[in-house]
Formats: sequence, C-alpha cells, structure tokens
Amino acid sequence: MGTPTTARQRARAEITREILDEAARQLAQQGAAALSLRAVARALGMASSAVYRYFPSRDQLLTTLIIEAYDDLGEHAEAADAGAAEGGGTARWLAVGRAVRSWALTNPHRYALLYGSPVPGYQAPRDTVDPASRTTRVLARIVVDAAAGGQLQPPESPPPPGAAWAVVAEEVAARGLPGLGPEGVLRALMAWTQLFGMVSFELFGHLVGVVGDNEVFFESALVRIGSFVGLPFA
Amino acid sequence: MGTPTTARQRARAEITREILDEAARQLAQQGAAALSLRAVARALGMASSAVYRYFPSRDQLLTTLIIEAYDDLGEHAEAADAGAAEGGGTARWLAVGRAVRSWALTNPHRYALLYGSPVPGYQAPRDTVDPASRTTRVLARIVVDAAAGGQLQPPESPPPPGAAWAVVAEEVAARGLPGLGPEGVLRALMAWTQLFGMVSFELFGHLVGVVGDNEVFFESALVRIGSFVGLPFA
DNA sequence: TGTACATCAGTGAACGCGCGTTCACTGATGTAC
DNA sequence: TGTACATCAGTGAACGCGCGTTCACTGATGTAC
Repeated sequence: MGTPTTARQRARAEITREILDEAARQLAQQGAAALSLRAVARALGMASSAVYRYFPSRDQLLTTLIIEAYDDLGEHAEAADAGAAEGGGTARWLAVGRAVRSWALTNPHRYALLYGSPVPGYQAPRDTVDPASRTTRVLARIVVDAAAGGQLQPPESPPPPGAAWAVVAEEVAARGLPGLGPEGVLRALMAWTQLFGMVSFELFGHLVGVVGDNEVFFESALVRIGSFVGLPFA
Repeated sequence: MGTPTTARQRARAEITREILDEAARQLAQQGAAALSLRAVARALGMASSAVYRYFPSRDQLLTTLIIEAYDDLGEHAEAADAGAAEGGGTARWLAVGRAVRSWALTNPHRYALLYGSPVPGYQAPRDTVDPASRTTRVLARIVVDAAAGGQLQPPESPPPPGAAWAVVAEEVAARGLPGLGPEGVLRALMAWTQLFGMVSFELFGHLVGVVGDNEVFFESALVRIGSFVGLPFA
C-alpha cells in the first residue's frame, strides 16, 4: 500500500484520480442521479469499458465519491475548528458552523448527496460510516472540551428530561459526548440537527420567499444555537 | 369546473385519480427518480401513450404528486392542530410536531420528495408554492396565536439580535409572523427549521449509530424547541 | 543484459434494457339541428 | 327521437436515446530466470 513505484502503478493511481475528479465534476453540475459511467469515460476520452479496470461498478464509484465528499467536508470543518482554537468553544462553534454552511453552498450537489434524500437503489456500505461522522466528531469535541473546561453555562429553562431520555443519553454520551449530563447531550444533538437542518433548508430552497437574507438568518441563529448548548456569548 | 356530469367527464376524473394513485404508490416504493410513466401505464393496463391524454409530461405528473403530497402533509398538520386547539399553544405545537414526524415516517419517499434533495432537472413551478407553505402556516399560527394571547414567555438569554436581523425579521413578520419581536421571529424560524431538520436526519439515516431511540429523542427535543420559542411548559 | 511468459490497461462491438414522447388511426361518447 | 358531425379516450408501433455491463481481443508493461 506504500507509494506506488512502477510506471503501471503510478499510471493507475493517476487515472483513478482523473476518473474521480471528472465524476465529481459531473456530480457537481448535475447531481448524483445523473452521474453516468459512460459520460465520465467520454469526457476522459476513454472507452466506457475501460472504467471497469478501476471501478467494478457505478455504485462503487459513487461510494468513493460519497466518502471523498464526507472527507472534504470533514477537512473543512477540522480546519475551521483548528483556526479558531484559541477563541474557545464559542469561536470554534461559530467557525465550524460557518464552515459547514459555506462548504454546502460551494458544493450543493455534493452536500445533497450526503444530506439529501438517499440515492434510490443505493445502499451505503460500511466504509462510509467513518468518514460520515468526521464533521460530527468535530462538533462533539467542541462541546465536550467546553464542558471539560468548565466553560459551559448550565442551562436554565424548562422541565428536566424524562427518565427515558436519561437512558438514551447515557449511550450517546458513551459514544462521543462524555461529561455532559442528559440535558447537555440532548442540547448538543439538537444543535447538530439544527445546524444541518438550516443548511439543508437553505440549500433545498425552503427559505425562498420566507427569509429575505439567508446569511443574516444563519448567523443570528448560529449564535442562539451555541448559546442554547451553553456556550458563553458576550 | 363544477362536479362532472357527463360519462366522459366522470371517467376522465376517475382515471386521472387512478393514475395519480398508482404513481403515488410507485413513488412510495421506489422514490421519485424511479417514477416512470410507462410503469404507471403498465400497472394500470393501459398503453403508455394513453397517459398523455391526462398529463402532458412526466414532469407535470410529478408536479401534481408534489402538490398532493404537500397538501396531504398540510392536512395532517391542520388536523392535529385542530385536535389540540383547547390545549393552547403548547399542546398544539407538540401535536403538530408529532404529526409532521409521523407523516414523514409513514410516507418516507414522499417526504423525501418534498424535503430531500431537489429532483435533478426538475424545476418546481409556481403552483407548488402555496401548498408547500401549508404546514408552515400551521406552525406560524400557533406561535402568533400564543403571542397574541400573551402566553409567550419572553426569552431570557443571550445577546439581542443585531440590527441586520431586525430588518430581515420585519419582512418575515409582515409575511406571516406578526406580533413577535425580531427575537421572536428568529426563534420561530429556528423552531421550524429544527423540526424538519430532525425529521430529515432521522429519515435519511443520520441518527443511525448515534441516537439509540429516535422517538425519545424527538419527544425530548420537541419540548425544548417549544420552550425555546417561548411556549409554556409545566 | 536478454529472453519467455504473465499480467494488466485499454479497445470496440455487442447485449439487453427501459425510458419519454410522437403519430396516425379506431371507435366510442357528446352535441347541434 | 334521429341523424351528421365533432370531440376525445385509447391503441400500437415507432423514434431516438443513453445507460450499465460483458467479452474477446490487442499491445504494452512487469517479472523470473
């Protein structure tokens, strides 16, 4: 698995890359459903059957594109997080939230591939699970760090979560949100779904005719979600 | 436009219905992308060309299905709202939230058609705008009624929204959320995106491996969103 | 360093499929007198 | 009530398309001796 050495191996790696890049380009322009092996081959000037030397099926190609999209988004989130490290949890939350949105706006079809309706007839294999959680882990770390550092404001407000939730929350906590109580876990999950919910709504056109300025809405909401989770805002 | 009288008109109405029902059935099983005029005609035992007497194109058929799906969801939301009318804003919010989720779980592909990735190559025409907002209007009314009745708790918490938001909020308020301040408008919109965000995440599989019990999560979150908007919880 | 064989990328033709849409036509239903 | 004509639902064949995938083959690259 090391660096390819022979000419054949080098060529193979390069052409695999070219296929993926061209496929990603077409996906970005027309969406996942319209992605076709033949069109990719055509654009690359090769016979459509040649693509089968690199990917055993269209679904495999799609799987690879999904994984790379998750990784790309994950990298953006991680970079934004790292860039805001010294600002503490609040700055990190804002930075990552913005990173997710701006990646989505730049890559609408790829975002839709990840967070829109599942592609019909396509079953995501195991390999996608890990890259898929990459961005989520960044968000989780922000909250966990803030809690560990004692920066998380205890939530005021409403009725404490029921016993049923406490059980669920314990599992979730064990999987990646340690050190928050049941209420903290709940709020962190809500922030997570809300972030992607807003981005999806904007991207899929549901804010059209409702909100006049998506960015102002997003920014204002982002602050409130962060505050809802317990991050301190001036 | 009145009730059909002649045999021809009656037959036409019936067969139009049959086509739509069969199309909805296929959509429910395989998703929108796989919906085919020919398959619908086949299932109905008619020539594929005959469908063109009823719908001028596949896109028109799809548009009608989208409109009917929006209306179906809207009816569910309205019924739930009406059923909880005497419970006040809090009961109404919970009832409508649950209605949206349960409709989505019962009709996953139709939900995906409305709130998932836009269908590639398909442009939603004007006719869909009004039915699309039906459920949203139900939610808006709950908050507006609560505000008008003085039941809405003034939000404690974080920094007041900026001047930029105040401008955006004013437009939104004028369009369907009168009587809430900028902060109230913001929170109502957030509740709206959050509700659909949670449902979409559950339906599209993003909670798998994260949350153990979707229903408990949803219920717990729903209470907190309602409370976030200012609805009173015991 | 040179030869013999194995590996593998790439080709081009073909298979079989299903799709949306058009068109000329038939026969039943509706309408005007 | 009866006839002549217009309307319209439904048919079946066809057009043209693009797709995923397979297969036998060619020729270049890599490997073992």
